[in-house]
Amino acid sequence: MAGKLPDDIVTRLREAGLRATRPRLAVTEALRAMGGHHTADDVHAHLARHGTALPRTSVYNSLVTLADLGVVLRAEVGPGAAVYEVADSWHHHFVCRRCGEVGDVPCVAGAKPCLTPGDDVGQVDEAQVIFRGTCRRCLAAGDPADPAAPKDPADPNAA
Amino acid sequence: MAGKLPDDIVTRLREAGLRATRPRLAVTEALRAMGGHHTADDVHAHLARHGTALPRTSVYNSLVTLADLGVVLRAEVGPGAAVYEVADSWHHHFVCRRCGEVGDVPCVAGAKPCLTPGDDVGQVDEAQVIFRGTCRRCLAAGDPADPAAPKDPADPNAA
DNA sequence: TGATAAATTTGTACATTGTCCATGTACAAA
DNA sequence: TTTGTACATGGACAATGTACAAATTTATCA
Repeated sequence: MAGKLPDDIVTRLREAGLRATRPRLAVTEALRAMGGHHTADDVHAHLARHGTALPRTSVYNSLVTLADLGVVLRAEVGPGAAVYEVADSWHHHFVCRRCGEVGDVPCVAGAKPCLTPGDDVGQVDEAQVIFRGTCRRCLAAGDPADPAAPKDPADPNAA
Repeated sequence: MAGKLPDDIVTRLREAGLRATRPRLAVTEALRAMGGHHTADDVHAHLARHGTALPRTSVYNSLVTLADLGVVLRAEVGPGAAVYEVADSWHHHFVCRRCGEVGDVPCVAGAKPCLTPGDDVGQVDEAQVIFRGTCRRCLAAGDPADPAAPKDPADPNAA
Protein backbone atom coordinates (compact mmCIF):
# COMPACT_ATOMS: atom_id res chain seq x y z
CA MET A 1 0.00 0.00 0.00
CA ALA A 2 2.04 2.91 -1.17
CA GLY A 3 -0.08 5.72 0.28
CA LYS A 4 -1.40 7.67 -2.65
CA LEU A 5 -2.25 11.09 -1.43
CA PRO A 6 -4.89 13.12 -3.23
CA ASP A 7 -2.16 15.55 -4.22
CA ASP A 8 -0.56 12.75 -6.10
CA ILE A 9 -3.75 12.17 -8.04
CA VAL A 10 -4.14 15.85 -8.77
CA THR A 11 -0.68 15.86 -10.23
CA ARG A 12 -1.25 12.76 -12.29
CA LEU A 13 -4.49 14.12 -13.69
CA ARG A 14 -2.91 17.46 -14.57
CA GLU A 15 0.04 15.80 -16.22
CA ALA A 16 -2.35 13.92 -18.44
CA GLY A 17 -4.02 17.16 -19.43
CA LEU A 18 -7.09 16.37 -17.36
CA ARG A 19 -8.79 18.36 -14.67
CA ALA A 20 -8.75 17.46 -11.02
CA THR A 21 -12.47 17.65 -10.50
CA ARG A 22 -14.47 16.91 -7.40
CA PRO A 23 -15.99 13.64 -8.66
CA ARG A 24 -12.63 12.28 -9.75
CA LEU A 25 -10.99 13.02 -6.43
CA ALA A 26 -13.98 11.80 -4.45
CA VAL A 27 -14.11 8.50 -6.34
CA THR A 28 -10.40 7.92 -5.90
CA GLU A 29 -10.61 8.72 -2.22
CA ALA A 30 -13.61 6.44 -1.77
CA LEU A 31 -11.84 3.50 -3.36
CA ARG A 32 -8.81 4.11 -1.22
CA ALA A 33 -10.87 4.40 1.95
CA MET A 34 -12.79 1.23 1.26
CA GLY A 35 -9.84 -0.84 0.16
CA GLY A 36 -10.20 -4.03 -1.84
CA HIS A 37 -12.42 -4.52 -4.84
CA HIS A 38 -15.67 -2.67 -5.34
CA THR A 39 -18.27 -2.11 -8.00
CA ALA A 40 -19.27 1.27 -9.34
CA ASP A 41 -22.40 1.06 -7.26
CA ASP A 42 -20.40 0.29 -4.14
CA VAL A 43 -18.50 3.51 -4.71
CA HIS A 44 -21.70 5.40 -5.35
CA ALA A 45 -23.24 4.08 -2.14
CA HIS A 46 -20.11 4.76 -0.10
CA LEU A 47 -20.03 8.37 -1.26
CA ALA A 48 -23.70 8.84 -0.49
CA ARG A 49 -23.15 7.48 3.01
CA HIS A 50 -20.26 9.82 3.57
CA GLY A 51 -21.79 13.09 2.55
CA THR A 52 -20.14 13.33 -0.86
CA ALA A 53 -23.06 12.05 -2.90
CA LEU A 54 -22.51 12.09 -6.64
CA PRO A 55 -24.79 11.25 -9.53
CA ARG A 56 -24.39 7.67 -10.62
CA THR A 57 -23.29 8.80 -14.05
CA SER A 58 -20.50 10.86 -12.58
CA VAL A 59 -19.18 7.86 -10.69
CA TYR A 60 -19.12 5.86 -13.91
CA ASN A 61 -17.49 8.68 -15.84
CA SER A 62 -14.83 9.19 -13.21
CA LEU A 63 -14.06 5.50 -12.99
CA VAL A 64 -13.56 5.30 -16.74
CA THR A 65 -11.27 8.31 -16.72
CA LEU A 66 -9.27 7.07 -13.75
CA ALA A 67 -8.97 3.60 -15.23
CA ASP A 68 -7.72 5.00 -18.52
CA LEU A 69 -5.21 7.03 -16.57
CA GLY A 70 -4.09 3.98 -14.64
CA VAL A 71 -4.96 5.41 -11.24
CA VAL A 72 -7.48 2.66 -10.67
CA LEU A 73 -7.66 -0.86 -12.07
CA ARG A 74 -10.78 -2.32 -13.56
CA ALA A 75 -11.33 -6.06 -13.42
CA GLU A 76 -14.07 -8.00 -15.17
CA VAL A 77 -14.63 -10.93 -12.90
CA GLY A 78 -17.82 -12.56 -14.05
CA PRO A 79 -21.39 -12.09 -15.08
CA GLY A 80 -21.99 -9.18 -12.74
CA ALA A 81 -20.48 -5.77 -12.36
CA ALA A 82 -16.86 -4.93 -12.98
CA VAL A 83 -14.84 -4.17 -9.86
CA TYR A 84 -12.38 -1.36 -9.33
CA GLU A 85 -9.50 -0.86 -6.96
CA VAL A 86 -6.68 1.57 -6.45
CA ALA A 87 -3.80 0.30 -8.54
CA ASP A 88 -0.43 0.01 -6.94
CA SER A 89 0.92 -2.57 -9.34
CA TRP A 90 -0.39 -4.79 -12.06
CA HIS A 91 -1.78 -8.03 -10.78
CA HIS A 92 -4.41 -10.66 -11.43
CA HIS A 93 -7.51 -11.88 -9.64
CA PHE A 94 -8.92 -14.93 -8.02
CA VAL A 95 -12.68 -15.29 -7.90
CA CYS A 96 -14.34 -17.76 -5.58
CA ARG A 97 -17.14 -19.62 -7.31
CA ARG A 98 -18.81 -20.23 -3.97
CA CYS A 99 -18.89 -16.85 -2.26
CA GLY A 100 -17.91 -14.55 -5.11
CA GLU A 101 -15.07 -13.01 -3.18
CA VAL A 102 -12.37 -11.39 -5.27
CA GLY A 103 -8.75 -11.62 -4.23
CA ASP A 104 -5.52 -10.33 -5.66
CA VAL A 105 -2.95 -12.63 -7.18
CA PRO A 106 0.45 -11.07 -7.63
CA CYS A 107 1.79 -10.96 -11.14
CA VAL A 108 5.30 -12.24 -11.50
CA ALA A 109 6.05 -9.58 -14.09
CA GLY A 110 4.31 -6.77 -12.24
CA ALA A 111 3.89 -4.81 -15.44
CA LYS A 112 1.66 -5.00 -18.48
CA PRO A 113 1.63 -7.09 -20.56
CA CYS A 114 2.93 -9.93 -18.45
CA LEU A 115 2.03 -12.71 -20.87
CA THR A 116 2.13 -12.83 -24.62
CA PRO A 117 0.01 -15.03 -26.82
CA GLY A 118 1.74 -17.71 -28.80
CA ASP A 119 -0.01 -16.60 -31.96
CA ASP A 120 0.41 -13.29 -33.68
CA VAL A 121 -3.01 -11.81 -33.08
CA GLY A 122 -2.01 -8.17 -33.22
CA GLN A 123 -0.61 -5.75 -30.72
CA VAL A 124 -1.18 -6.86 -27.15
CA ASP A 125 -0.90 -4.32 -24.37
CA GLU A 126 -2.47 -6.21 -21.51
CA ALA A 127 -3.01 -9.76 -20.35
CA GLN A 128 -5.46 -10.18 -17.53
CA VAL A 129 -5.76 -13.51 -15.79
CA ILE A 130 -8.79 -14.63 -13.84
CA PHE A 131 -8.34 -17.61 -11.58
CA ARG A 132 -11.54 -19.37 -10.57
CA GLY A 133 -12.07 -21.93 -7.89
CA THR A 134 -12.88 -22.14 -4.21
CA CYS A 135 -11.31 -19.80 -1.72
CA ARG A 136 -9.70 -21.04 1.47
CA ARG A 137 -12.48 -19.82 3.65
CA CYS A 138 -15.11 -21.72 1.67
CA LEU A 139 -12.91 -24.80 1.57
CA ALA A 140 -12.64 -24.66 5.33
CA ALA A 141 -16.39 -24.13 5.68
CA GLY A 142 -16.91 -27.45 3.94
CA ASP A 143 -20.27 -28.02 2.23
CA PRO A 144 -18.67 -29.24 -0.98
CA ALA A 145 -22.10 -29.77 -2.53
CA ASP A 146 -23.61 -26.34 -2.11
CA PRO A 147 -22.58 -24.01 -4.89
CA ALA A 148 -25.59 -21.82 -4.17
CA ALA A 149 -24.47 -20.04 -1.05
CA PRO A 150 -24.09 -16.36 -1.83
CA LYS A 151 -22.49 -15.34 1.40
CA ASP A 152 -22.33 -11.61 1.48
CA PRO A 153 -19.74 -10.62 4.02
CA ALA A 154 -20.78 -7.26 5.40
CA ASP A 155 -19.05 -4.48 3.59
CA PRO A 156 -16.04 -3.66 5.76
CA ASN A 157 -15.92 0.09 5.49
CA ALA A 158 -14.16 2.27 7.94
CA ALA A 159 -15.94 5.39 9.15
CA MET B 1 -12.70 -28.85 -35.39
CA ALA B 2 -13.72 -32.23 -34.06
CA GLY B 3 -17.25 -32.44 -35.44
CA LYS B 4 -19.48 -32.76 -32.44
CA LEU B 5 -22.63 -34.49 -33.57
CA PRO B 6 -25.87 -33.89 -31.67
CA ASP B 7 -25.81 -37.54 -30.63
CA ASP B 8 -22.61 -36.80 -28.83
CA ILE B 9 -24.28 -34.04 -26.89
CA VAL B 10 -27.23 -36.20 -26.02
CA THR B 11 -24.87 -38.76 -24.59
CA ARG B 12 -22.91 -36.21 -22.63
CA LEU B 13 -26.05 -34.73 -21.15
CA ARG B 14 -27.41 -38.13 -20.18
CA GLU B 15 -24.14 -39.17 -18.61
CA ALA B 16 -24.30 -36.08 -16.45
CA GLY B 17 -27.79 -37.04 -15.33
CA LEU B 18 -29.36 -34.27 -17.39
CA ARG B 19 -32.05 -34.42 -20.02
CA ALA B 20 -31.48 -33.91 -23.69
CA THR B 21 -34.13 -31.27 -24.20
CA ARG B 22 -35.00 -29.36 -27.32
CA PRO B 23 -33.58 -26.00 -26.16
CA ARG B 24 -30.28 -27.52 -25.12
CA LEU B 25 -29.80 -29.27 -28.42
CA ALA B 26 -30.95 -26.28 -30.43
CA VAL B 27 -28.58 -23.92 -28.63
CA THR B 28 -25.66 -26.26 -29.10
CA GLU B 29 -26.49 -26.69 -32.76
CA ALA B 30 -26.83 -22.93 -33.25
CA LEU B 31 -23.43 -22.24 -31.73
CA ARG B 32 -21.89 -24.92 -33.88
CA ALA B 33 -23.56 -23.62 -37.04
CA MET B 34 -22.52 -20.03 -36.40
CA GLY B 35 -18.96 -20.78 -35.37
CA GLY B 36 -16.83 -18.32 -33.47
CA HIS B 37 -17.89 -16.32 -30.45
CA HIS B 38 -21.46 -15.20 -29.87
CA THR B 39 -23.55 -13.63 -27.16
CA ALA B 40 -26.69 -15.18 -25.74
CA ASP B 41 -28.69 -12.74 -27.83
CA ASP B 42 -26.84 -13.74 -30.98
CA VAL B 43 -27.90 -17.31 -30.34
CA HIS B 44 -31.44 -16.23 -29.64
CA ALA B 45 -31.59 -14.24 -32.89
CA HIS B 46 -30.02 -17.03 -34.92
CA LEU B 47 -32.59 -19.52 -33.68
CA ALA B 48 -35.45 -17.14 -34.44
CA ARG B 49 -34.14 -16.68 -37.97
CA HIS B 50 -33.94 -20.41 -38.50
CA GLY B 51 -37.36 -21.49 -37.38
CA THR B 52 -36.35 -22.82 -33.96
CA ALA B 53 -37.31 -19.78 -31.94
CA LEU B 54 -36.89 -20.13 -28.20
CA PRO B 55 -37.73 -17.81 -25.34
CA ARG B 56 -34.82 -15.69 -24.33
CA THR B 57 -34.84 -17.23 -20.87
CA SER B 58 -34.50 -20.70 -22.31
CA VAL B 59 -31.44 -19.68 -24.26
CA TYR B 60 -29.86 -18.34 -21.10
CA ASN B 61 -30.79 -21.43 -19.09
CA SER B 62 -29.42 -23.75 -21.73
CA LEU B 63 -26.19 -21.84 -22.05
CA VAL B 64 -25.62 -22.03 -18.31
CA THR B 65 -26.27 -25.75 -18.27
CA LEU B 66 -24.09 -26.42 -21.28
CA ALA B 67 -21.30 -24.28 -19.91
CA ASP B 68 -21.39 -26.11 -16.59
CA LEU B 69 -21.24 -29.36 -18.50
CA GLY B 70 -18.28 -28.15 -20.53
CA VAL B 71 -20.01 -28.50 -23.89
CA VAL B 72 -19.71 -24.79 -24.51
CA LEU B 73 -17.21 -22.27 -23.21
CA ARG B 74 -18.20 -18.97 -21.70
CA ALA B 75 -15.84 -16.04 -21.90
CA GLU B 76 -16.25 -12.71 -20.14
CA VAL B 77 -14.54 -10.31 -22.44
CA GLY B 78 -15.45 -6.88 -21.22
CA PRO B 79 -18.22 -4.58 -20.09
CA GLY B 80 -20.78 -6.08 -22.45
CA ALA B 81 -22.27 -9.50 -22.86
CA ALA B 82 -20.43 -12.73 -22.27
CA VAL B 83 -19.68 -14.75 -25.38
CA TYR B 84 -20.08 -18.47 -25.89
CA GLU B 85 -18.57 -20.96 -28.29
CA VAL B 86 -18.46 -24.69 -28.77
CA ALA B 87 -15.52 -25.93 -26.77
CA ASP B 88 -13.09 -28.22 -28.47
CA SER B 89 -10.18 -27.44 -26.22
CA TRP B 90 -9.36 -24.99 -23.50
CA HIS B 91 -7.95 -21.73 -24.80
CA HIS B 92 -7.81 -18.04 -24.12
CA HIS B 93 -9.07 -14.91 -25.85
CA PHE B 94 -7.83 -11.78 -27.47
CA VAL B 95 -10.15 -8.77 -27.50
CA CYS B 96 -9.53 -5.86 -29.82
CA ARG B 97 -10.04 -2.56 -28.04
CA ARG B 98 -10.81 -0.90 -31.34
CA CYS B 99 -13.38 -3.13 -33.03
CA GLY B 100 -14.32 -5.44 -30.18
CA GLU B 101 -13.54 -8.55 -32.15
CA VAL B 102 -12.83 -11.66 -30.10
CA GLY B 103 -10.22 -14.15 -31.23
CA ASP B 104 -8.94 -17.40 -29.85
CA VAL B 105 -5.48 -17.71 -28.42
CA PRO B 106 -4.29 -21.29 -28.03
CA CYS B 107 -3.37 -22.39 -24.56
CA VAL B 108 -0.03 -24.08 -24.29
CA ALA B 109 -1.40 -26.46 -21.70
CA GLY B 110 -4.70 -27.08 -23.46
CA ALA B 111 -6.33 -28.15 -20.22
CA LYS B 112 -7.61 -26.41 -17.14
CA PRO B 113 -6.06 -24.97 -15.11
CA CYS B 114 -3.14 -23.98 -17.28
CA LEU B 115 -1.67 -21.45 -14.88
CA THR B 116 -1.43 -21.48 -11.14
CA PRO B 117 -1.22 -18.45 -8.92
CA GLY B 118 1.97 -17.92 -7.03
CA ASP B 119 0.06 -17.41 -3.81
CA ASP B 120 -2.01 -20.00 -2.05
CA VAL B 121 -5.45 -18.51 -2.53
CA GLY B 122 -7.42 -21.72 -2.37
CA GLN B 123 -8.31 -24.37 -4.88
CA VAL B 124 -7.97 -23.16 -8.44
CA ASP B 125 -9.71 -25.07 -11.21
CA GLU B 126 -9.47 -22.61 -14.04
CA ALA B 127 -7.28 -19.78 -15.24
CA GLN B 128 -8.72 -17.66 -18.00
CA VAL B 129 -6.52 -15.15 -19.76
CA ILE B 130 -7.83 -12.15 -21.65
CA PHE B 131 -5.40 -10.41 -23.94
CA ARG B 132 -6.33 -6.87 -24.90
CA GLY B 133 -4.89 -4.70 -27.59
CA THR B 134 -5.36 -3.93 -31.25
CA CYS B 135 -6.05 -6.66 -33.77
CA ARG B 136 -4.12 -6.96 -37.01
CA ARG B 137 -6.99 -5.72 -39.12
CA CYS B 138 -7.34 -2.54 -37.08
CA LEU B 139 -3.58 -2.04 -37.07
CA ALA B 140 -3.60 -2.28 -40.84
CA ALA B 141 -6.55 0.09 -41.09
CA GLY B 142 -4.44 2.72 -39.36
CA ASP B 143 -6.32 5.55 -37.63
CA PRO B 144 -4.36 5.23 -34.43
CA ALA B 145 -6.34 8.06 -32.90
CA ASP B 146 -9.85 6.77 -33.33
CA PRO B 147 -10.80 4.42 -30.52
CA ALA B 148 -14.47 5.05 -31.23
CA ALA B 149 -14.99 2.98 -34.36
CA PRO B 150 -17.35 0.16 -33.51
CA LYS B 151 -17.05 -1.72 -36.76
CA ASP B 152 -19.66 -4.40 -36.80
CA PRO B 153 -18.67 -6.98 -39.37
CA ALA B 154 -21.85 -8.55 -40.71
CA ASP B 155 -22.69 -11.72 -38.88
CA PRO B 156 -21.31 -14.51 -41.09
CA ASN B 157 -23.98 -17.15 -40.79
CA ALA B 158 -24.32 -19.98 -43.21
CA ALA B 159 -27.71 -21.24 -44.42
C1' DT C 1 -47.79 -48.59 -25.04
C1' DG C 2 -49.45 -45.67 -21.36
C1' DA C 3 -49.16 -43.65 -16.69
C1' DT C 4 -46.30 -41.28 -13.33
C1' DA C 5 -42.90 -38.25 -11.06
C1' DA C 6 -39.47 -35.10 -11.62
C1' DA C 7 -36.76 -32.13 -14.30
C1' DT C 8 -37.19 -28.27 -17.60
C1' DT C 9 -39.25 -24.93 -20.23
C1' DT C 10 -41.81 -20.96 -20.76
C1' DG C 11 -43.45 -16.24 -20.18
C1' DT C 12 -43.67 -12.34 -17.42
C1' DA C 13 -41.81 -9.25 -14.59
C1' DC C 14 -38.02 -7.32 -12.67
C1' DA C 15 -33.19 -6.02 -10.99
C1' DT C 16 -28.79 -4.68 -12.34
C1' DT C 17 -25.38 -2.54 -15.06
C1' DG C 18 -23.95 0.66 -18.12
C1' DT C 19 -24.46 4.35 -21.77
C1' DC C 20 -26.43 8.42 -24.30
C1' DC C 21 -27.71 13.00 -24.62
C1' DA C 22 -28.82 17.77 -23.62
C1' DT C 23 -28.04 21.25 -20.51
C1' DG C 24 -25.63 23.67 -17.02
C1' DT C 25 -21.26 24.75 -14.73
C1' DA C 26 -16.39 25.50 -13.68
C1' DC C 27 -11.99 26.09 -15.26
C1' DA C 28 -8.11 28.30 -17.97
C1' DA C 29 -6.38 31.29 -21.31
C1' DA C 30 -6.57 35.70 -23.78
C1' DT D 1 -14.17 39.90 -18.17
C1' DT D 2 -14.89 37.29 -21.92
C1' DT D 3 -14.74 33.17 -24.29
C1' DG D 4 -13.85 28.42 -25.48
C1' DT D 5 -13.64 23.93 -23.76
C1' DA D 6 -13.79 20.23 -20.62
C1' DC D 7 -16.56 18.39 -17.44
C1' DA D 8 -20.62 17.41 -14.29
C1' DT D 9 -25.26 16.56 -13.91
C1' DG D 10 -29.71 14.36 -14.34
C1' DG D 11 -32.96 11.89 -16.81
C1' DA D 12 -34.06 8.51 -19.81
C1' DC D 13 -32.86 4.53 -21.98
C1' DA D 14 -30.69 0.06 -23.73
C1' DA D 15 -28.56 -4.15 -22.70
C1' DT D 16 -27.89 -8.05 -19.90
C1' DG D 17 -29.23 -11.30 -16.84
C1' DT D 18 -32.29 -13.44 -13.10
C1' DA D 19 -36.57 -14.93 -10.17
C1' DC D 20 -40.71 -16.97 -10.06
C1' DA D 21 -44.90 -19.86 -10.84
C1' DA D 22 -47.47 -22.45 -14.04
C1' DA D 23 -47.44 -25.47 -18.03
C1' DT D 24 -44.92 -28.87 -20.50
C1' DT D 25 -41.61 -32.31 -21.69
C1' DT D 26 -38.70 -36.06 -20.62
C1' DA D 27 -37.23 -40.44 -18.80
C1' DT D 28 -38.75 -44.41 -16.20
C1' DC D 29 -41.46 -48.15 -15.07
C1' DA D 30 -45.29 -51.14 -15.32
